[in-house]
Amino acid sequence: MPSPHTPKQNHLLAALPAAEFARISPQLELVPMRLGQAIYESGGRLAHVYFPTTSIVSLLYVLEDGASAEIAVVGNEGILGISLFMGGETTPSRAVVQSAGFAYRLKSQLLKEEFERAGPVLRLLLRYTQALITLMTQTAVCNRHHTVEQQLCRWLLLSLDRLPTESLSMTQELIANMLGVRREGVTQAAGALQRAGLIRYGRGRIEVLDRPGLEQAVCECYAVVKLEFDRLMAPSPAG
Amino acid sequence: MPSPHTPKQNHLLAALPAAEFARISPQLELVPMRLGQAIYESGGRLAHVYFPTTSIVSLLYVLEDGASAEIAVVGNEGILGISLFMGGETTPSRAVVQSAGFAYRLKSQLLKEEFERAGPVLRLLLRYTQALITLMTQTAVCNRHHTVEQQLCRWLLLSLDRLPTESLSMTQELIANMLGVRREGVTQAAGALQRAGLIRYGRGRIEVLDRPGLEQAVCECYAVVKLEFDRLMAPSPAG
DNA sequence: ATCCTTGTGTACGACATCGTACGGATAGGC
DNA sequence: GCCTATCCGTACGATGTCGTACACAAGGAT
Repeated sequence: MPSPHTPKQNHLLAALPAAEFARISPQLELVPMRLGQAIYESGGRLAHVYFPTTSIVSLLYVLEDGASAEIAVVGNEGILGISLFMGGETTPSRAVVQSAGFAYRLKSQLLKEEFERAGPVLRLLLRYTQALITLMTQTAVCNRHHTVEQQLCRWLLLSLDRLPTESLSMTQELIANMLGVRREGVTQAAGALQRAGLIRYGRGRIEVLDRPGLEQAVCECYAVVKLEFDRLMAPSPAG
Repeated sequence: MPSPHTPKQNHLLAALPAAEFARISPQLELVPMRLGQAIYESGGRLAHVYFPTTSIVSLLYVLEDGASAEIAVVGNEGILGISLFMGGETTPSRAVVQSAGFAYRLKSQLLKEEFERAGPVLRLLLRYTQALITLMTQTAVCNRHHTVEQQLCRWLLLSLDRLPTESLSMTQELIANMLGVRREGVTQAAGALQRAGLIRYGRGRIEVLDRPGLEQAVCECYAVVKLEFDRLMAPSPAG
C-alpha cells in the first residue's frame, strides 16, 4: 500500500511544470509537523523551506510584553520561508504549527538555486508572495475595524480552507493568541456562533456545522483574501 | 542653474549598480505628486511604477463602509507598484499622495523587462519588498495592541524618515483616515504630545520639536521597522 | 471688514474589549 | 472511582475608543 502522502498535496508544488517538479521532487523530504512546534523564531535562519500538505502554520508576531498577533496563515496552498528567496534571510516573525500534520521540506540552498534560474518557480513563488501580502494587509485592516466575532469567523474559514476536514483541534486559549485577544473574548464569540447554530465545539475541538452561514457572518475581509488567492494562484500559462 | 531634482534622491535608484542605472535613468520621467492624488485605485492597473523623491505616498485600504486604514507608506526609500513585478498586476489597495512633492516614474513594461533580466534590479526590489512586508505586518500588530497616541508617534516618525524636513502638512482629519481612527482621537493624542513638548501643530501643519522624545514615546513597532529597513536596504555586494 | 469654510477643542453617553477573578465541566491518569 | 490538570463559562469594574454634537479659532474670499 503506497504512502498517502504526495508532494502534489501542496498546491504550489502541484502547480509546477513537469520539468521543474521532476527536478525538485527527489529533493523533498516528508516531515511531521507537531502541534505548537516553532518552525522558525523571530530573526532565526532557516535551513529549509516547508511546503505544508496536511498541516497549517501560523505566522505570529510576538511583542516585547508577550502580546501576540497572527499576521498570516500558511497551509497546503503555500510555502513557509519566503524571506529566503526575498533576499532577507530572516524575518521578525515567528512560525508556529497551528494544526498538526505533514509538510515537505527542501534545503534552503536548493530553493535558492531554483530561484536563481528565474523561471516558472520564481514567478510562481512571487505570485504566492503577493497573495500572502494581501492576507497580511487584510489582517491589519480587520484588526482595526472588525469585532472579535467577525475575526473569529474569518480565522475559522481561512483555517478550514487549508485543511481537508471541517473541524480543527484548537483550544480557545490558542485561538485567542492568534487573534491577539483575550481567551474570554473568544469564549464569547464562539458561544454566539454556537447559539446561532454555525459551529459546535468543546474541549479543544471546533466543528463547522453551517459553512454558508459562517460566510454570511464573516466580514468582507475573508472574501477579499480568498478572491485574491484564487486570482493569483489559478493555473496560468506562465506556470 | 541645474534642476534640484535627480533620480539619486530615491534610495532604490541610488543603490543601483552603474550599468543598471545608466540603462534605466534615461527612461525616467519626473512628475509632480499632488496632495490627495490617487496614484492607483483598488484593483486598478498601473501604467507606471513610481520612485518618490520628495513626496510620500500612503498605501490605504478602504472598506465597503468607507472606513480605512493605512497599511504602508512609501517615500524616497522605495517604489510604488510592487504588484507589477510580483506578477499580480493589481492589488486591492489604494495609493494616495500623503505629502506633495515629486517622483520619477518608469513605464511598467520597462520595469518588467529589467526584472526579467534577473539581475541586481530584481534582487534589490525583492529585498525592498521584504522590508515593506515587515512594515505592513508591524502595522497589523500595532493596530491590535497599541494606543492611538503610540500609533501617532510611529506614524510621525515613519513619515519624517521619508522627508527632508522635520515638519509636514497634514490635517488631523487626514491623519485619522490613515490611522483608521476618529479625528477626535488624533486631536487627543496630538494634544498630549504637544503638552509634552514633543511636537507643535496648527491648522494642517505638524512640526516635530523633540525627536528623541518622540522616539521615547513610540511603541517598539517603529524600531522594528526601521532596523529591518536599515538591514535590508544597506548597501550590499549584491547591489 | 465681514462672511464662510476649514481645522481644532471638548464633552457625554454608548460600546467593545481588557484585566481579573472564580466557578463549573470534562478528560485522562492513578 | 477519584484526583487533577486543562478547558470553558460568567461576572464586574476599568479603560479605550466610538458616535455624535457643538463651540471656537484661523485663514481666505468677497
